[in-house]
Amino acid sequence: MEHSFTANIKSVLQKHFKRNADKVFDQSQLIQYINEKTRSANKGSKARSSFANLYAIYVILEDYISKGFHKKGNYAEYEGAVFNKLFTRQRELPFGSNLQNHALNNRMNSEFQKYFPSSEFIPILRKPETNRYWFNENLLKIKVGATSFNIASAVIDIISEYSKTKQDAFQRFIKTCEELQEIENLNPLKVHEFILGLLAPNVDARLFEIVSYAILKFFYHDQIIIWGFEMDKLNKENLKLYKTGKTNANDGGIDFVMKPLGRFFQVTETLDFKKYFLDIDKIQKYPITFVINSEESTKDLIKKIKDNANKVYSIKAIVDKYMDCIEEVINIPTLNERFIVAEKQGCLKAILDEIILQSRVEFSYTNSYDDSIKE
DNA sequence: ATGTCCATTATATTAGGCAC
DNA sequence: GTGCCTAATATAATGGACAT
Repeated sequence: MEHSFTANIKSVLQKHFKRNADKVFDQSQLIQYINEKTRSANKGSKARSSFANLYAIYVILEDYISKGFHKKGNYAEYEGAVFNKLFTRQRELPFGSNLQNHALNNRMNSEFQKYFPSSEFIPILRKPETNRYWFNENLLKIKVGATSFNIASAVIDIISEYSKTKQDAFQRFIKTCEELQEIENLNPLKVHEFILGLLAPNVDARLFEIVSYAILKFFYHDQIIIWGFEMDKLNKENLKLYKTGKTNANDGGIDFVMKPLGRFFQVTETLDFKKYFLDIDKIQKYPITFVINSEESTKDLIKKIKDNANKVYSIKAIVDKYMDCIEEVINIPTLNERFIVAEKQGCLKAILDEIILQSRVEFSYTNSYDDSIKE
C-alpha cells in the first residue's frame, strides 16, 4: 500500500496530529483512499496522474473549512455548498482547467466504494433538488482513543502537497528558464551551459523535442535557399522550421516541417523506425530526418538502423529503400554543434525564449498557477 | 445541470515465443 | 526449463457529446 508519496502524507499527518499520526492514517479510510490516488506523485512526467477525484474532495473541504465547520459542530444544519462554486474552483486548481462534473457527481463516490466496499459512508453527499453538496463528516472525524480528530485541514494540506509535487519538476524548469532570461545579458555563459545540459539522453522526451526544435529553428533560420519557376525570376527564401503540434497530441505525426524544402523531422528515442516506414516494401515512402536522443556517433546510429532493417527485411533492395528514406540523422553531438553555430549568430536569447514559449504550450503552463493553490 | 455512454490515451498485467 | 523480451489484452483516468 505504501509508495513514495506516502511519506509526504505521513509527514503532513505528523504536523497535524503529532504522535497520533500513524493511528489517524490507519483509522481513516479517506486518508487511505487519498494515499491510493497519489501513487503517480513521484513518477515521471509520463505517468498518468489523478486529479479529478482528489479535487472534488478538496473543493468541498475547502468550503467546509472556510465556513469554520472543522471547529464548530453544526455542519448538519448547513445548507450545503453550491455546485457552480465547487465546479469553478476545481477548474482554478493546477491541472484542473478541463475538469468536468463527473468526480463531484459520482465518480469519487463510486471509486471510494470500490476501495472500501464495506464502508457504510458515502463520501460526497448531495441534494439534487437544490444542487447543494456536503462531505460526509463521519469520514472526517477520526477517533483515536477518547479523542476525536478532524482531518479536514490535513486532507487539504495533503492534496495541496500532491498538486505541488506534480507541478514541481516542470515549474522548476520554467522558473530556471525565466531567471536565466533575466540575467541573460549579464551571463550568456550560464545560459549556454543550461541549454547544453538539456541535451542529454536522460531528459524528458518532450523537453528534448522542444530543445532540439529551438536549436534547429535558429540554426536554419538564416540559411537562404534560392528557387524559382524561371531562371531570371528567382526567389530568395530563408529556411523555416515549424513545429506541427504538441508532442503528446502528435502521436504518429511528424514533429517538425521545414519550408520551403519540405523536409520532415521526427524526434525519437529509439532506433526502431518500423512504425515510420510501414509497408516500405510496397510503397514509396517520404524521406525523414531523425533527431535522435543519443550520444552515439551518427555512423554507429546509422549502422544500427541498418542492422535492424536487415533483420526485418533481409532483402537488400528493400533495406536500401528503407535507408534511402532516412534523409539525415541528427544526434546530440550534432545538436551541440548547431547550437554553437546558432549562438555565434547571436540567437542565444531567441533560443531560450523559444524553449520557454514551447514549454508553456506543451505543458499548459500559465503563471496563474502560482497563486491558485493554497500555500 | 446531470447521468450516461463512448473515445482516447496512458499504464499494468499477462501470455507467448525465443535463445540458451 | 529458465530467463528475458515483446505483443496482446485489460484496466484506469479522464475528455467529449448528448439527451433529458
